[in-house]
Amino acid sequence: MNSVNLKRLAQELNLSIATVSRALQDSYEVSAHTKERVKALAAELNYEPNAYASSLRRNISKTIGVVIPEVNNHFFSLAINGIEEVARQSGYHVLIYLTHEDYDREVAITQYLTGGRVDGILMSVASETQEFGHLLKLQATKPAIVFFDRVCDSIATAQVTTNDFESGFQATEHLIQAGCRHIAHLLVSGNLSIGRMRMQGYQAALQQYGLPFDEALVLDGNGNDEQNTALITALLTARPEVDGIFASVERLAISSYHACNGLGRAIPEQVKIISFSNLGVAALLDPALTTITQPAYEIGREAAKILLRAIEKKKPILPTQSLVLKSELFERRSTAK
Amino acid sequence: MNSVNLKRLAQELNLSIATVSRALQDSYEVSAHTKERVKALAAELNYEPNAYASSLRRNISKTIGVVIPEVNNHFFSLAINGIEEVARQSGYHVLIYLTHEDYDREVAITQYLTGGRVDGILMSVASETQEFGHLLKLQATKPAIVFFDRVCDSIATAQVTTNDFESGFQATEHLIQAGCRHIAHLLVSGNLSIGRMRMQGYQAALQQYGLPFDEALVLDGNGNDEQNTALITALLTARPEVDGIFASVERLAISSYHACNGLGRAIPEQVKIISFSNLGVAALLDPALTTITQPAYEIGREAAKILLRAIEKKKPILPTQSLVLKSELFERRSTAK
DNA sequence: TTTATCTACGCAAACGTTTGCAGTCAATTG
DNA sequence: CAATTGACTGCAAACGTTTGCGTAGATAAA
Repeated sequence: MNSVNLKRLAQELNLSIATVSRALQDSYEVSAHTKERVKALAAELNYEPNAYASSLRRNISKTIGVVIPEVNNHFFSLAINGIEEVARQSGYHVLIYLTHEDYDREVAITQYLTGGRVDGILMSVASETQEFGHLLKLQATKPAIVFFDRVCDSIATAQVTTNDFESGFQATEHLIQAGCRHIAHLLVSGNLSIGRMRMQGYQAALQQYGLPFDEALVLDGNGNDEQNTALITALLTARPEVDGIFASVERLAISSYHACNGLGRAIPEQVKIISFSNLGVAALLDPALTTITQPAYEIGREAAKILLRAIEKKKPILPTQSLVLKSELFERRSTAK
Repeated sequence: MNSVNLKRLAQELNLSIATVSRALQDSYEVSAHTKERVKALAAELNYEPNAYASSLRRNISKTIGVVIPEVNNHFFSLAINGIEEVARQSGYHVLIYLTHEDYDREVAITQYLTGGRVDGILMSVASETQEFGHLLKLQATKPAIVFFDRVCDSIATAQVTTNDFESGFQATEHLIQAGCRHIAHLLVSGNLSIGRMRMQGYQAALQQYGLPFDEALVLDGNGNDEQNTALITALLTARPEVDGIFASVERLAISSYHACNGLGRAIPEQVKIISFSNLGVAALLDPALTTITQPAYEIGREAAKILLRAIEKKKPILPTQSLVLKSELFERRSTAK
């Protein structure tokens, strides 16, 4: 154990603990001379304040929690980058919790977080989550919450999202203009607002171009890639007329590639694919994948900024602080005519 | 602020704080009846112990810190998955710190961590790091440390690594057997042991097959993808005879693809590429990338297990607990004859 | 009965920090 | 000279939890 604490410094300098504490905080109540002495010794002994004592006393932890479904996903890892960047600049620490899309884990995690461990929370809801009681409970306690991407509308707070309806529309329209007439929609979060928005965009585009909406062409995936590939294979087999796939999540696009390869369906000649994705190597795939790319890094940054600003000003976060960023469509060979 | 604390519970139940605390810990000193009453009220009021008070008193934080260069990298994100998995099972929380391969950030982070914020640390050293004074300082304070992948040999503790020398040899041999005679080696951590091991494997293979070692064919990359692509392009232009690339890091393989595409060099006909990588879509690239794949998830799990075991038993971690896992070579079209 | 043992609970200190308040000493003012 | 001010510093409480020790009452043993 590290026993370099204020008491130790105070003893060695023949000062009181209070003065040492104030000196290290550059309080105006301490003479320049004393400050120097204190700081010199602190540096020499490599003093680092005990975070827990400080947090306990000040009721501030300088820590934020990030609750996300998974980290092995380009969207979330880029978002974490943005979050960590902002947090570090403001001297905040980042606790990471993964739900693995599992509702029970999400509940357990939010329960932990009511313990005052964090000053604020950035969260992207698990796809399985359908009830929000745990989030309401969480909000009832101290920490401020900002949702990003997978938001929860039942909680009155700020959200950072992208223009999902438009993007869903745009993606579908892109496939239609490339000649697709039987477009499947693969998603993973049908019960979350983000999933609904994209789905509505998909439906709106179909309607605008006079194509029927066929519920059987909507596939609900999960976190298991093998299962997803099997589901997609089954769909393509059952409905051989499918000539376009709009994937709402990166992993479903990958599974679609595998399914098409397995069935010998040529991309883009027989099936065109477009997907929400932050895959850096999308352009190097065979064929290069057309993507709707969300500004993941910026989303992380902006969400963290809103959160930290609220924490520092001790003001509640208002829904009016919500932000909607724009995704971008990158046309590549997987949707070529 | 959440004011449901032991005091509150004690008052409502007409018990002392001590008894309430003990009841919640299932202490044998409390009657079954009282335990029930306490737990019932705790559940009703959604009591969650204050983590900071508890940590301060017990000098245990139930938190580990993970210090890695970046998260937007399949190796590290898979490793985090493994770490988080093990930590969660044991009731530990995970603080994430990113160095962005920057030495100064690494120093600042290790300084934070001397403050007793964490019980243990899992670390993969930044490629820039050449001095280890900050790590020695860190080790002098409480927290246990386990290194994984990018290890530091100067610190006496356990490491979880892969068979890097063998893999470097194997990768190079694979290229030679595929017909390459002028093999470039791209790396990012030449001054770290991991980089040296792979490099030695590379050199050993060259020697065994009677090929000369040409220092000009060794390229030291960094964290900037555009710069790396430019460097590789320059190398391929200056040395048009290069017919094989052995990349020590995923991002350098990606940059190699871009460089080759830019120069119109055909993969694998003119240049064959093999890389250390955990890229899930390696098989879907154009052409599919031959990889040496490290068991990233297991590395994370094993490192976390060693760390947590040591923390729980309060025993120091010995270098003899180090683990070497095996990487696997996946042959794909990027190295086809 | 006395003594010992056991059960169930409370008192109070301790963890290391922050901070309101009070105090000391010297310098300044009336 | 007394009174006031201001610059520094110290005392001690507080944050919420854990835990060594003490104790009251009950039961068992002597």
